[in-house]
Amino acid sequence: MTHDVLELMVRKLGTHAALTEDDREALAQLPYTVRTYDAGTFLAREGEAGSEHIVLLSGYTFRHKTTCFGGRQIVSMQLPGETIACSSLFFDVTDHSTQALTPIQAATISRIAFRNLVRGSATISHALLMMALIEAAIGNEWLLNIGRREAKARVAHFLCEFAARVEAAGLATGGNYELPFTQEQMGDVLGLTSVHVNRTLKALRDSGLIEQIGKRVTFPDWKALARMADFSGEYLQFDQPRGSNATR
Amino acid sequence: MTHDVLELMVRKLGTHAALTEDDREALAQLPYTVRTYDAGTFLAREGEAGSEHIVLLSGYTFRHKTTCFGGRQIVSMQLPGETIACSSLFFDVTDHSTQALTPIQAATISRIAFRNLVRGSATISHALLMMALIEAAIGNEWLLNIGRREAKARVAHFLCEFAARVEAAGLATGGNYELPFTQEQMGDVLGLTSVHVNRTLKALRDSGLIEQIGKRVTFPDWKALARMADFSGEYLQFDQPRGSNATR
DNA sequence: CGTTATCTTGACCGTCGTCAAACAGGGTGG
DNA sequence: CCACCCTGTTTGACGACGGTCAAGATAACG
Repeated sequence: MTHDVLELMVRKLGTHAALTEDDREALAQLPYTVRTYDAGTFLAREGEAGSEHIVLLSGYTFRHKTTCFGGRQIVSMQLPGETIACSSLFFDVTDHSTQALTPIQAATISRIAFRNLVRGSATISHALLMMALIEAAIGNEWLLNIGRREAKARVAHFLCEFAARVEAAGLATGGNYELPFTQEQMGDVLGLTSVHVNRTLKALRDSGLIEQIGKRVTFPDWKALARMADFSGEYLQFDQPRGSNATR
Repeated sequence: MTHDVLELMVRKLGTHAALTEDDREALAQLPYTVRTYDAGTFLAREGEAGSEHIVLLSGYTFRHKTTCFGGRQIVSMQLPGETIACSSLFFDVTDHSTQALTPIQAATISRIAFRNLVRGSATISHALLMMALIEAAIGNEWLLNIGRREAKARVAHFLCEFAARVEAAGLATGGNYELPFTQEQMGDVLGLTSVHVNRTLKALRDSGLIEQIGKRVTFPDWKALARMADFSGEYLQFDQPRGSNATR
């Protein structure tokens, strides 16, 4: 069991760069502790000093920022295997908060140890760079979504992206999955109010583009939904074969 | 002169990681060509294959994405010394377009050569990682800005950020600088229409928070502006001393 | 079974988008 | 040097999308 925990991280890194044997060994020997957290737990707070390295093992987390007037904006979300605290690993002060969306399990790795490892390995640095670039690409798509799509397409786009990521992570099949967000949280992702998210979901249901039973969502016609959402999953970079960018 | 061109890039990388002598030498020996481009020139187009590595030497560029309905969202902008094409350097297909905002000068470096260099050097990978993390932090602030601030604060925040970045790059002093954007471009940054940007700028002028003469902008009361914009430049990470993150 | 969070809906209102027209400035060519 | 054009700015009238406020209905949880 002990091995399996970090194996998830190693596999993820290996997706983005061709790890050497030394890399794998060093990663496997990192000391870590595993903990569970309730939904809503803060794993980092805006303004705090940088944190340890944390890898999500199960469940979902999200990062958010707030305005001085209390408005909250969720800026990203993490799936199992992803790094919870990459920027706070390298910066002295964290510019966003991180919270558990669902009950989660996470491994904490010493900040210093992991940092030194990254500093010393071109492949691991490179893998982190690729992960940062993909996260940035998702952030860019979110900017487009919030800035230039009206509510219906915006909500639909979010549902498409979440479905695509969940499915790619092997956490759901056939477009049937559990949506772990409250409508208020979706509003905070999409720059809308919870009331308007509610109305928009109803409109999507009425159009027959989505079906909801409790928290479960299904898409009767994925193509129609993707078309109205202007969704194309290319920016998620799922089709990058292992190490392709490093070796070609 | 030949040396000075890449020196800008080397200095920039050196800000984020402690480069070794080998790194510096390898960087200095990269073959490159320098070109000038008119304002508006596309340096990369959404959907194209990945490009060469391009470093901006003077002027400004921006990246943008579009919806299938023609809406355009600018997702980032670059100042001299910054990399124009980092993600397209590593991905097979570019998910955004890059355009010159002003007339620019840029150095083009072989994709393969630069990639191999990055792959082989932990410090250079690390420096690129830090740059990607900072760009992501800016993107996150933009998400907050577009998603959760009303037009007046949103425009003001953008003006503050641009001023801070320009000043940090040593391109202006005393809060007096030229704003290279048309109002339509500002709208595309901020998720607004050009008409509303115009009205909002007028409101800021009427409040005495900004002064405009042609394209020149000044801030009679920076603190008041920053307060109403909810702006704090911390996310820009200017205060990171050279290599501090790598060595501490 | 009671308490609390979340969802749902309606009425109303404000911010911002749309459409359109006039105006200013900079470059080009006669 | 002036007419012309093109791009960008400015302003007004109007309307729509989405926010606000509030209340009731469901669902989640101890």
